[in-house]
Amino acid sequence: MLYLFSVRYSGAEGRAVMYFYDDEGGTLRAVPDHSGHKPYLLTELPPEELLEKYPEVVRHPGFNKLDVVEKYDALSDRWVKMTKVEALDPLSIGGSPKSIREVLRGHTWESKIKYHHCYIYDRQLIPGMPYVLTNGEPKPVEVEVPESIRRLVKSLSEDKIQEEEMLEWARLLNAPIPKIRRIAIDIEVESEAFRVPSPKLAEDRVIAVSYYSSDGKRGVLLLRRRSEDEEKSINIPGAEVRFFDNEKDLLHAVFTLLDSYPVVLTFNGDNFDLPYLYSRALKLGFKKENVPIVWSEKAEYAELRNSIHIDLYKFFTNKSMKVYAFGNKYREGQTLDEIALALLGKGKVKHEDTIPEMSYEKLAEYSFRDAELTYELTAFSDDLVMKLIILMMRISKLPMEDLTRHNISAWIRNMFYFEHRQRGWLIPNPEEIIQQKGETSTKAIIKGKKYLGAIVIDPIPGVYFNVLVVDFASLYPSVIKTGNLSYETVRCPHEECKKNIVPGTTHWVCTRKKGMMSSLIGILRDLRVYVYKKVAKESKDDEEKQQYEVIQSALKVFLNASYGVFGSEAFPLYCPPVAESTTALGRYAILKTMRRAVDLGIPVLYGDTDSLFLWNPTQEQLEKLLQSILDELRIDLSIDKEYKWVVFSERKKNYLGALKDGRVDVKGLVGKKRNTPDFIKNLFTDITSALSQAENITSFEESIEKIREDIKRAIRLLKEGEIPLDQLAFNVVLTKDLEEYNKTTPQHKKAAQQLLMEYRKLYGSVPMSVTRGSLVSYIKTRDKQGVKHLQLARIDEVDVEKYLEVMKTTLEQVLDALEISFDELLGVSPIDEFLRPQQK
DNA sequence: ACGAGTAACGC
DNA sequence: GCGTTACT
Repeated sequence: MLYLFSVRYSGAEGRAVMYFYDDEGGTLRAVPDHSGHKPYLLTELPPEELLEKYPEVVRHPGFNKLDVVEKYDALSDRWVKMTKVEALDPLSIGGSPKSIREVLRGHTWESKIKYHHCYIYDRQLIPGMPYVLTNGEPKPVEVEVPESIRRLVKSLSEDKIQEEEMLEWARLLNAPIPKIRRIAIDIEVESEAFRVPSPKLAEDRVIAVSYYSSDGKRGVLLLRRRSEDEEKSINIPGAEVRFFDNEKDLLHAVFTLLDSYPVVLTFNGDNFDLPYLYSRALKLGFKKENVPIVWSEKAEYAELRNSIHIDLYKFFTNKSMKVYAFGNKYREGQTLDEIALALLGKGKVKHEDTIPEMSYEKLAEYSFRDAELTYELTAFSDDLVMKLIILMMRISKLPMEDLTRHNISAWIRNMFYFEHRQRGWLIPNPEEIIQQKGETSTKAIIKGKKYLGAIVIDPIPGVYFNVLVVDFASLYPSVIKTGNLSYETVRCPHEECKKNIVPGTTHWVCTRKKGMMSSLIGILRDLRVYVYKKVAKESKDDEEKQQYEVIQSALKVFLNASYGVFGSEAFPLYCPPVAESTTALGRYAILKTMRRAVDLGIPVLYGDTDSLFLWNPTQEQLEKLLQSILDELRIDLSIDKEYKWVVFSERKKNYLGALKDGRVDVKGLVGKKRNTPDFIKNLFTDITSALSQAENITSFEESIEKIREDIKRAIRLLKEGEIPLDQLAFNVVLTKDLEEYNKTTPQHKKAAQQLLMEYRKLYGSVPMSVTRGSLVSYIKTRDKQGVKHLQLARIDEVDVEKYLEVMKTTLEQVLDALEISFDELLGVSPIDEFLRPQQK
């Protein structure tokens, strides 16, 4: 079968070219689009007026023709006549200052036509979906939806139309996912130490290129630079090593490889590997047509002429991917080493020599590992990431190159735009939404925020046994669905709807029409919660089970961001009242549930946004609560967690609990935060795990003796200087570049500056980058600065006193709540004992 | 270039 | 009291 992966505009052919992946041959097929569909803009100016006011439009060399079309304007709830201005190619429509869009500025509706996507939309071809070619025309492959899913869909939908809509989504999600033949590439260049090679100038030789493919082609291409003796001993397990006398031949071999795979994977290939190969090749005298890389300085990404290039650096630094798909397992997600260690448990090859100094063998090993890791990032868990990409292409309707390079707001934007075009709706201009629906009616608690957010209920401090946590599964998508929230339905133009107020706001919601966002997000939510999670759990077939798992997690990525985008100015359907109404309905739901629980006699200990902590409810009380909330709010409340015990302090978002299955759950406490020194973090973990053994109040007492010993030992080691420096380091991320800290000088900035200064002294230049996103490790010291970068500090400079204080405040977060005094715990306070002589 | 709310700490 | 970070 053929799977649509991408569509590009070909200037040479004057039309779009569709790229299909043929899963039988494992090849990419370019199919020219002969449908006659052209990119277009819409304007409310009637044709005569347009011709009169903007005669240059029809004289534009890219102009094709004018048409009148009927479109639904959701903001005014009317069908309107629009003039469709068609162009011969995407470039004449948007982008350049001389484009038709610029000429018509202020009149265009479809202001975001970019690249080629309009071709796909009008043809209703969906990226990632299977097709067959009939006389060169792609026809969708019929997708069978299993009976079990059909039944679930039927039971969920309110009417026939909605059932059909849901089934359409089910076909999209259930369509087969191809195994993708692909190759990962990594290059090394001969640059001097501490100089970042420029991909534009490409001054240094390419000395190694590694590749690692899905069909077993794996190896390293090396440039011969010194005596041949070294060559004989090279053995890299799993890799074929080839030497080239001449760089040009090496590049030629690389280009042949690139050309023979439908998908090429790199890590940072957009900014380094591919532009470098491109510039280097031209520099060595290659003709452009013999280089399969398409690149220019202002290009957004490096494209390959005959394949799809995925830059995994861009994909894995995408916040949604980090947070939702991988549970935030890696933090900055900046380096291949870090991401690979987190997801694969294997990092880059460590090395001491610089790249040009390395032996052939070391260089090959180092480079090959990079290619291997790059490939493995897409291959682990049975090609999980490739499958996720295909599914998210289908949901967002974005081609593979675009999906992997853009953030969630672009995915959701594209999903909604597609829906507009499908239904014959106009895509509203951002300014019009703001103009008609701009205002908010609530006041945010946090300074600088636009509207009121979630509720956090004050915890009741103490230790509680048998605590049950109930939560709303995806609360915000649920209230968007049940509240009929959408940019066109909130503050709609109908007089009779103004009575239908969103509690806690001055907004009203349409009672006549179903909102697009509401219906789409509702369908995706129901499919995830009631269909795919369920069939994934019940499926006996491993492969099928995995596909359902991938589907539900792909849906999760979209649902989790579906509320946030409406509160973001960068989102073109930005609509503050929608975002504000969402949190308002969320607050309404949680407060209502809390009141109901109290009425039923269940003590509520704590709650945050979408969850409530209930103290020892009876089965009957619980069932009543869940049922009455489902009946009344039409949002299902379910049991999330069960604790043997939970400890609350007076602080919100701070608690410690032991789950029924024996795990400990620590939220928000400093002892868990990643900037806390490992030494304290480890001690904290020891204490919480000792506590987790406790089944009742008396066994708490027994744990305390062990805790006492742990703390005493830690203090002794600290005083004796036995704790290694790295265990004492605070680890804090620079969220801005150094120069931007102009209001204050935080400690991590100080430490970063010290390090840079030291390197300048040693090398005259700065070898590493200390920029936005870097993690800075520092030690608290006794000198005037009070802080030293980990790499510059000595063990005898450690400010033991400060560390004891940090230790105390950190541990007290747990001990306080248990009514254990840190000092008392230690009997004669070793801290005082230690501090006294020092203070004199 | 997805939201708001909370805590802690240094300046 | 504000700025910054990490967390929910």
